[in-house]
Amino acid sequence: METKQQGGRGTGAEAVVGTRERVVRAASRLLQQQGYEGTGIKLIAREAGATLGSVYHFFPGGKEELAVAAIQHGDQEFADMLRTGLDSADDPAVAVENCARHLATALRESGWAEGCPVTSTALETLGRAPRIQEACHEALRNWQSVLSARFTRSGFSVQQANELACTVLAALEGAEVTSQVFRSEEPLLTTGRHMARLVRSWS
Amino acid sequence: METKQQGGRGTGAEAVVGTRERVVRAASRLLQQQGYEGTGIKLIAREAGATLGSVYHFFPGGKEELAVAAIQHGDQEFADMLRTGLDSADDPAVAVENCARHLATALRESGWAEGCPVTSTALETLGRAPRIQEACHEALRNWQSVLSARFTRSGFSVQQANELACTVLAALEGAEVTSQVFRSEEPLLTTGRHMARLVRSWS
DNA sequence: GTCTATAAGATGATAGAC
DNA sequence: GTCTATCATCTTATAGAC
Repeated sequence: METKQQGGRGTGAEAVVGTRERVVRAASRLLQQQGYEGTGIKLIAREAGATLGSVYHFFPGGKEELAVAAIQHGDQEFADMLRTGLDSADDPAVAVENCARHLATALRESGWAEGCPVTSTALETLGRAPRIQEACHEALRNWQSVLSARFTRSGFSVQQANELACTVLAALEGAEVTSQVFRSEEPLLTTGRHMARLVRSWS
Repeated sequence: METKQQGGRGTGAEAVVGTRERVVRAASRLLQQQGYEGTGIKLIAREAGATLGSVYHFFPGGKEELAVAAIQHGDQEFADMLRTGLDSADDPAVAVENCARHLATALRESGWAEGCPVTSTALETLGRAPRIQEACHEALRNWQSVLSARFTRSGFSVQQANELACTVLAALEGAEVTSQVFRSEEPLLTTGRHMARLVRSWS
C-alpha cells in the first residue's frame, strides 16, 4: 500500500521480502509464542533483522498497530492451514479429524510453542486494546466461516453448519491449548476423533 | 503453614481473611483477567490492600512463586464450579450442558473478563517458567479428572470417561475464549448443546 | 508483619543524523 | 528508509526503619 518493495518476485528460489513484511512475520510468531505483553518491540526488530527506527517508520502507531498487522497475518496463515486440512477428504468427518491431526503434528514439531496465533494476545488485551481485540474477533469469525463453508458444501443447512463450525473451532482451540500444556498430541487427537463422531451423528 | 491468621473464623458474617490470602485472591483474579506479563506486582498489592513489602514477605520467590499460588487458587475455584454444575442433573448430558450455561452466565456477568483462570498465564509462560507451567498442568489434569469421575459415575468405562473428559474440557475452554472475544454467550451455549449430544451418542 | 525508599534494568516511544 | 542515542516511565526486587 504505502511500501516500496526492494526486490522483485524472486530470483527463482524464494521471494525477496521487504523489511515491513519481515517485521510483521517476526511479530506474528513472537505474539503466538509469548503473547502481547511479554514481547518487546526491540526483540521483534532484532528477530526481523531490522532496527527500532524501521519498525516505527512502518508502524507509527507503535506496538498496538504492529500487533494488529501481526494478528491479521496469523489470521491468513491459520485460515490457509484450515482450508488445506478441510480439503484433504470428501467426508467432512474425516476432514475435521485430519485437521486435528495436522495441528497436532505441527504443534509437536514446533516444540509445543506455536499454537493458535491469536488466543494469547486476545486474552491479554480483553477490554484494554480495542483495535487488537477487533482483529482477533475478525480472525475467529474468518476461521468459523471457513469451517462453516466446508460443512455447507457437504449438505448441512446453513444454521447447522454455522453451529457445528462454532463448536469444532472452539474444541480445536481448547485442545490445542491443552496439548501445549500437556506437551502431548493426545488431547488434539482425541478431540479430533470426537468431533468426527459429532459430525457423523447427523448422517 | 507459616502464617498467623489475624482474626478467628468470622464474627458471623464473613471470615476475616489474612493478608496472604487477600494477595493470592487478587493475583488470581488479575492473572485471569490480564495474564501474567501484563499484571504488575504493585497492582496486585494495591488491589489486595497490601504493600509491596508484605507481598515479598509472604512470597520471597517473587512474582513466579506468587503466580503459582494464584494458579492453584484458581484451580480449586474452577474445580468447585465444575463439580457444582456436574451435580446439577442425573443425566450426564444435561449436566454438561448446564455446566456450559453456568459458565456463560458467569462470564457475561463479569463483563466478559473472567474466563478460565489459567489459560492466559499458561500460554504466556510456555517453556519460560517451569513452576508456573507445572501448576497449570496440574489444574487442567484436576479438572479433567473431575469430569472423568462424573462420566464414570454414569456408567462410562474408565477409558471412555477419560477421553470424553478431555474433549469436553477442551471444548469448554475454547468456547469460553470464543465467547470472551465475541462478547456473546452463544459460543458457550452452542458448544454445550453439542457436547450433550456427544455424550448421548453412546446411549 | 508492615511500611517507605530506592536500586538496577527493561520498556515504549522519539529525535535527528545520514 | 535506516541507524544510533536518548528520554521518561515502568518493572521486579531489595534494604532497612518501625
